[in-house]
Amino acid sequence: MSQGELPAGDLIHGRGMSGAAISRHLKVLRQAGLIKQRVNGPQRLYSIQPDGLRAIADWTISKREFWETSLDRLEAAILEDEEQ
Amino acid sequence: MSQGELPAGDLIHGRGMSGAAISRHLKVLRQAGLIKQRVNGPQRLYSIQPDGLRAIADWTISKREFWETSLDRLEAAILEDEEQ
DNA sequence: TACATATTTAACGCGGGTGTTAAATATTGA
DNA sequence: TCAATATTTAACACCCGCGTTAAATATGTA
Repeated sequence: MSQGELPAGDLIHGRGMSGAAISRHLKVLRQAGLIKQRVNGPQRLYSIQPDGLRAIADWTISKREFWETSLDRLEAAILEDEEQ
Repeated sequence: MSQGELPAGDLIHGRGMSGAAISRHLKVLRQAGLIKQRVNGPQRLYSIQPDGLRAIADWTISKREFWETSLDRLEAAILEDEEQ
């Protein structure tokens, strides 16, 4: 789906899962604002909603400093512990 | 428990959970090699098993580079997307 | 030996996530 | 209007994590 619109059917085939299950996953993603649905005849075309993903990405990056300092502390604690 | 041995009873009180539940959590941690049990009379004294935690810490730190390059790529992708 | 205390185990229940099948719905074309 | 196709929804079931209560177990002491 990252390359553009895809009908739900394409997402179903070759995934070893029923259409119903896929459809519910898509519904969750849609409600979360991560994908967009467009109607084309009897098909539903799905595509990524960049804004939704960007929100996640922004949040993740905003935590970057937190992770890095956490890892720093962790590494320091290990070194200190090994000295004993 | 990070300050030393603690009898299971001390871990139960003030936690709004039954002793049985705590006991099972301790069991899982013990089986995972994260804590150590010592018998003292009718009590079981629990303490942290540094090696177990270190294994987790080492693993986490070993993933540091992965996370950082992932975040770099993510940030780059966002900037690129915003330019359009 | 029998009891009191500390802890664990057994049996059970609940809620959430996720799969299935069968029925419902939407849309297009004959 | 009816049938065919694409997709969704409803109803159900399963498994897992985690909590509870009640019974079992271990240990020290009278």
